[in-house]
Amino acid sequence: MPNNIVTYSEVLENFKSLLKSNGLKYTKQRELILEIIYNNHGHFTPEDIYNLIKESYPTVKLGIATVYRTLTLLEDAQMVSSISFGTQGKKYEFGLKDHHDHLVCQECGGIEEFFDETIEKQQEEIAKKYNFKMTNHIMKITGICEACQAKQA
Amino acid sequence: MPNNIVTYSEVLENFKSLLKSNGLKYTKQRELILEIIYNNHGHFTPEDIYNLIKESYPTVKLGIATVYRTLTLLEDAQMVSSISFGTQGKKYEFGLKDHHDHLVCQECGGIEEFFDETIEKQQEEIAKKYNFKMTNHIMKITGICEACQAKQA
DNA sequence: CTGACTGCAAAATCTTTGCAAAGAC
DNA sequence: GTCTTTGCAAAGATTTTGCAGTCAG
Repeated sequence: MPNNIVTYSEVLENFKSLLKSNGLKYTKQRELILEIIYNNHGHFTPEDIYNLIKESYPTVKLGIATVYRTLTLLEDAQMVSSISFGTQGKKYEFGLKDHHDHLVCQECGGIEEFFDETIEKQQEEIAKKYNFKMTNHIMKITGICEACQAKQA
Repeated sequence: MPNNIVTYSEVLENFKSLLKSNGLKYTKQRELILEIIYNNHGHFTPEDIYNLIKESYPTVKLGIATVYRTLTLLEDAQMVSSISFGTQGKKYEFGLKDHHDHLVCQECGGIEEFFDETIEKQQEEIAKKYNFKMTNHIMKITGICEACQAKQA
């Protein structure tokens, strides 16, 4: 079964076990952050997530620091992954999807995902060639997406 | 002639023309920043560059802001290029080298460069497939370098 | 209860900006 | 001289941390 059709309840159980096995606590804030990321498959800044939760659950108390702390936690557990935009911060996305890379539009900021077997294999070859123990790899193609090209024309 | 054996005087002339044609001025600070990057083929943070200049030319007045401003200028002119480390800032390197990607060691922070024809071609294929007008692409393999693996053993 | 978690505000990083003085042409 | 550039310090933007109160188990 591909990872990307894991249901939210499975994800949540997974998260709860993770917390328990590390002596951490299950809180409303942590759950909401995970839920927002799961239910809005997309790419969000910590602030986006903070605002979405404030909007959707106005009664819940939440500080931006908690969002950052939880995202770090979730990233360590590989339940979310991030893509960096230099000075402009990071965007997070649900992490239990199949591995993929990104096409980022410099005009609209939109992100498309892709997976390419050739590139994946070649990365392993390169790591091997340099005796590098690869733990992660990112590939980001920057450019102008189809829609923005049309706008410019 | 490959780009990577361009001499410093060629680079400097190139830079001077660039400045002139944009109504900008040739200053000692700008020259030193370019020179440091050219003569120390490596990857530097703005602060590294600032400190290197302060050390090598203690009498020259220089502010960190000028380093940032000049790096932006040089990057726009594609005379330097940068590699981002998220919250930990960026590192800059001389930009008139042949295109290459990076292997970054998470232990020592060291950077090795590589070039892979297969990956380059494949990136173009992907851009084409998604009707994406590619302007840039980065690929960064993170892991543990040979030396650091040895240290751990 | 106990220790982890939270929000808040302050601090830390990295980078940019406003401005008066200095410098290039 | 004119207009750009500079250094400085202050401001920005993003992220992290210290801490006292709160909450999960």
